Amino acid sequence: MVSSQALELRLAGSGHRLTEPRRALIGAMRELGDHFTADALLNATPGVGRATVFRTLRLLQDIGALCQVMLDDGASEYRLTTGGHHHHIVCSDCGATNDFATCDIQGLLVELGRRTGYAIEAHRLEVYGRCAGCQQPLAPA
Amino acid sequence: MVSSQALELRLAGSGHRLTEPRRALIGAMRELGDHFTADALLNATPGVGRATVFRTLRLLQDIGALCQVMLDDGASEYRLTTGGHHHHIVCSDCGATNDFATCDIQGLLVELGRRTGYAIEAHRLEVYGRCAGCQQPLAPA
DNA sequence: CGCATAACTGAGACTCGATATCGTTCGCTC
DNA sequence: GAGCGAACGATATCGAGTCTCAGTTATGCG
Repeated sequence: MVSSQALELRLAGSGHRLTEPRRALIGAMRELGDHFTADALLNATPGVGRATVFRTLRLLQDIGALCQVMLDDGASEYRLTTGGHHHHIVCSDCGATNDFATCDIQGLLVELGRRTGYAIEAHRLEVYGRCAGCQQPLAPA
Repeated sequence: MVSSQALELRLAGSGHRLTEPRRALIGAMRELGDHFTADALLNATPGVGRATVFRTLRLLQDIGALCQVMLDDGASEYRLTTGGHHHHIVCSDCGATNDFATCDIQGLLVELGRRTGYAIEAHRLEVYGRCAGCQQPLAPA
């Protein structure tokens, strides 16, 4: 988990102000754990306006400190990240989310580009399954 | 492109009624081309109620005749499909969408499952780029 | 320090895709 | 052609996210 301080430095360092609402939001995000919805964040920061919450979410995404996770039902959650290209693996039971950076699909993408004639620029990959913890309780019939 | 008749048979065959609105929607979808938004479909079928449009979209998804394409900006479009597991490659210029079924990432998924302890159940992969047609006009500086 | 100012904020209206409700209608089977 | 349950349309509602704009505040400079 990224420290609040690191995030705040990152904000300041990229030419943004370090305001009280932003501090509160960063704190709340860390308390909410490794994934949270915009709504949960709204509820966790009662004094902060709706617009500010979404503005800050977008801002953190812009500086690469936050990413959006697409769930299997199409809903989306947010997640603090240390940045860089990565994908998500999400537990369909408890919602736990992990990043993985290994992106061994370059071969597939190149081949795909050759076959379709597309100049491939980006991709999005989300993986769903049941995490180690959620597999145990289901084992016995 | 799937024929309207095939779609209608598929509906009837899966225990659903073949109603006038559904026929209209299926026709409109085919006219709208290889990808369309819910809104375009609404506009293309003036006599059909809003709820029915979305109900039918969901119904067709349930029987595997329609899939949702996630665009790179997070918006989503619909697309008739012949079914089966596949992914999308979307032109970020003109929006043209193609399916591809080659899913050479099983190796990656297995390895990922081993490393994370997840029992992997599903995945979603969308690829973005510029299609052959859209690359030409941009070539000259 | 103290001030100027541009960045930021909050309240709330609004957008847009999608869903819920519910009384009415219509496909389908017999 | 009658019955009935699935499907329909109108409309209210939802939920995530955006926009506006007057008021506030962090920050850099003197």
